[in-house]
Amino acid sequence: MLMDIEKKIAEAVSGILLKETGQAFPPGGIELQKTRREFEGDFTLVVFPFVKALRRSPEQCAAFIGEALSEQVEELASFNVIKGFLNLSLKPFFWLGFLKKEMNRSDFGLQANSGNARVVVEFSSPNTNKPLHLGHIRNNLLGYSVAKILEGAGHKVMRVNLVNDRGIHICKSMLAWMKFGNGETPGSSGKKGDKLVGEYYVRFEAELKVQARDLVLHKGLDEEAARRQAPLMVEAQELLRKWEQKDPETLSVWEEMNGWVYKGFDITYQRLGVSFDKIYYESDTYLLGKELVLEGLRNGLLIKKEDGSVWADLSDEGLDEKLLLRADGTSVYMTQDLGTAQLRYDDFKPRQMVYVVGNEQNYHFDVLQKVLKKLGKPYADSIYHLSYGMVELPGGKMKSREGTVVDADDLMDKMFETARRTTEELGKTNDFSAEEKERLYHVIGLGALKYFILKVDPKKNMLFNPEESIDFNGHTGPFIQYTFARIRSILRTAGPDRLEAIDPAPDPAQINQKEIALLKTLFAFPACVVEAAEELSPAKIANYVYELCKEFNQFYHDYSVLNEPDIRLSDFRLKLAQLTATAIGNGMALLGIDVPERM
RNA sequence: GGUUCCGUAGCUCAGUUGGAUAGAGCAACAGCCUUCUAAGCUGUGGGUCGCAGGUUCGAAUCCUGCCGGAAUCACCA
Repeated sequence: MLMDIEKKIAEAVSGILLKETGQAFPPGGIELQKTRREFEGDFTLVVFPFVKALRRSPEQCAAFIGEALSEQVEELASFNVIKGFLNLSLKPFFWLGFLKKEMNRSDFGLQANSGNARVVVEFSSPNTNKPLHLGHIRNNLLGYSVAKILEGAGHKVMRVNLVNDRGIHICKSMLAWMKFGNGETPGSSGKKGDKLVGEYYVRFEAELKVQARDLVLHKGLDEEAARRQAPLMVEAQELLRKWEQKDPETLSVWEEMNGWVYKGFDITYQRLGVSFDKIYYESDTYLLGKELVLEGLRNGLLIKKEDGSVWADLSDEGLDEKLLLRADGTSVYMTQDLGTAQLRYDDFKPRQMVYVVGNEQNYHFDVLQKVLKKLGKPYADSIYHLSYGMVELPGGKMKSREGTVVDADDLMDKMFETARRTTEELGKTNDFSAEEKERLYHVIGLGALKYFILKVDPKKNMLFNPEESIDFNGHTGPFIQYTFARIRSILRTAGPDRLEAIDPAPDPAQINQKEIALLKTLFAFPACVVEAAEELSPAKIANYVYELCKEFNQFYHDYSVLNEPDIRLSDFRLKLAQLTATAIGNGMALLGIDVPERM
């Protein structure tokens, strides 16, 4: 996204080229980039694309365009040419104007709400048979941040959560509880509800393993068959049937246990700082989609096999045939997802439907989209699978069977504890009340965790080493929070009265390179937000904010804001610091990370 | 085996609609606090951008092949 001044330059270049060569170079195609640090200038025009049309050497082209631009663009102070690169420097006046325009906006960098078309972001979507773990944390943080970023770019967003509250895996934990639970409840044992239910799921698998091994040993079955035929599994299947037939007793156990899980999840969600606008339950939606499929069949878009099963033929799309209804007329997972897509479309009429789901389901979403397209659904193209990579441990994938799963609550506790230890060692907040301290540790601990996860490109697998834990120095959340707190300290000292009264008017000649560099970085923030929204990439924001903080810390190190004797300079720096704090705060908010006043 | 994604410094990651001498952090080493918060700043060392071709004035970035890793390819969800 080009900001005004960049657009202006691009248009001027376009005009110059048209006049000189008679050829049209549309402004949109003219590439203006940030000048690299080691060269003098603010923006750089690469002139290689025009050398043929201009019929002179790259250096001459650059000089020619530079001359012409100087006459047309009043903001331009000077230019220099290195090889085929035209480096343009803007007048300090321009940067000062930018500061004055934005400095008092608390929503700096965020776009005003545009239009009514909504974006639906689905994320989290947990199973109700296990507590949340590190993988879910990545999912939740990504989803929540993407929603924030979309809002920041001016979209209306609905956050939805589709809870997987039914199915054979739920029946497993129910059955284990019914058999071995002795009426244990979160109240009776003091366990968190999701943890308690998770224990019975594990218990089921353990008992099943024993039974299956027995069948392998004594009946000579292979492992798969043994698992399927083991009495516990048969019972679980039976329980699922009873659930589907709405057996009152089964439903009541199901409701009770799910209720425990939801209470547990609520605590975890709240600590993690995520929330939803709407929660769907699979028990309400799992029968959807069948009508859609039958309609497609009537319209000749799908095929029916001799046994009565219904399929989508995707062979012309490079995929196989895909089953949508079994011979007995029952649904499969895909059928259900077709139905929920339709439901979501009917509910919100969104312009885009984003699904935050791990990359192990890439194929599934590919098929989902292609089937919807085949069915002629207009919203097929608005489906976007935000596919993210797995979180791996040093020993490889997390495996519940090997007990290497990193529990979400435990991890957060660990982060809070590290934050407490580090903060106490530094001893800067000894005057805080116990409550303030507690809040600070949460802000810092969560900041470290969230930033660690969000700074990585979503689609990449990432490594998490619980032993080394997460750093609080360098390219981290706390580093950014610290920078913010430092600025806030300055602004507090200056006081709101002075801050509000300032109309910065420094001698342009006295504005130094660090200040210009900081202004340039700030200038890039709004475009960064728009870009992050287009790419659905919190990592973009995360890396930008880090860049900004580094820039500020250099400035902070070299120059004093409040002790600057020249009051006009001091005022200018104060507003510069203020805008920086706003950008940091807004950027971190887009990541779902809080920033502390002091730390 | 088919498909998709990934491979950048010892480690974790940026940089990819093609642009200048490939950047940060961690780790190692050396400096900087009587001055707005040292969770900071500065410096040193560290790279055949998996490999080989190709396209181009120009390739970490695009194309092809190969190597390595991950995911997926169920009348499971």
